[in-house]
Amino acid sequence: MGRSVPEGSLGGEWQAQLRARGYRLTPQRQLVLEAVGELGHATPEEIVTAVRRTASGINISTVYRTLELLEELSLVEHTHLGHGAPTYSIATEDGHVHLVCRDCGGIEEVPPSVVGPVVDVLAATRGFAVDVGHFALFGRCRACGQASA
Amino acid sequence: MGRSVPEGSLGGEWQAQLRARGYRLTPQRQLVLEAVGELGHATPEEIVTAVRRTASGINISTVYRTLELLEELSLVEHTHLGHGAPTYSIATEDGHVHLVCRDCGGIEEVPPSVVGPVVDVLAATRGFAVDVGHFALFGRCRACGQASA
DNA sequence: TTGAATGCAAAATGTTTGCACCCGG
DNA sequence: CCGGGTGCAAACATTTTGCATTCAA
Repeated sequence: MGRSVPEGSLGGEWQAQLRARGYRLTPQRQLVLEAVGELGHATPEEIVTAVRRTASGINISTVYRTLELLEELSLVEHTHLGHGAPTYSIATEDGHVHLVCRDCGGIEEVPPSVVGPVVDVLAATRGFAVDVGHFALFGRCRACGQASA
Repeated sequence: MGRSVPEGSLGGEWQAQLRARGYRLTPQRQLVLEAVGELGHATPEEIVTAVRRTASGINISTVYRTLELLEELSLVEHTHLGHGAPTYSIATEDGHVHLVCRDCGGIEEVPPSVVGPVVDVLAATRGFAVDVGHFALFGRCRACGQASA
């Protein structure tokens, strides 16, 4: 559903960015980036599956190498949701905070502003600069909480 | 160094708890629990290494199975620090929040009260009950921040 | 005695690496 | 053309599982 990639961050910019850094523009890289945008929160395994629907034969190791590169270029970012493989999504200006439900495994996103107070406190008291984008909060979502009650 | 395990939570209670649930008390289980208490933030690999200093021959799969059991009994808890293996520590009443430095890999702990506002907001706006104990915040610690400046 | 627990080995997952071949620029 | 990129296979790292043996109760 919907567009593969947010206009603002990826509207053709990135191809130039690649070349400027001496990298090449390959179909695999395009397809991986598109897949990340379409899937959201996708593991490398899910990404390779999605890409294969278009271009059969792409290798999983290429996906890993590509994701590493795209992350270096700040085009994508990954989050550890606690179990298994990390998930990748399109990098956004201020990141997003993930809520992971321990029961249903569902993932919600909340705006980074929610954690603003914590970020401020930690900076002030500990000198610790929180990377909000690399954030995951575990707990129980509303639906599962009601179900168990 | 120091005591292996906090008095309050584990002063002999747990052996009875095990048996009450139909489980057996084995040397391996004692040793793993002690090791978790002594090490703090230990991976299964680190735990098996520590235990082997006392009882040579304990198997890594036993450690995994034991940790799973101890966690079920709420004697230990694990946290994903974002990279590699999860780390285990003695379960405490209100958990602890981990700060992981992306540069030096250091781990700090802060009291759960620091994230109280976030917990409240998410409960109110999303009905999401955050599990503070399963929390990890990434960023850059004071020392590394100064070093790179 | 008896079945829960362990040890061992093999399988399952997830990720990385070496190397020959391929292709974007 | 040329060197970066890909595919493939094998190595690695981590965790799980099947099964025979052992031992706590």
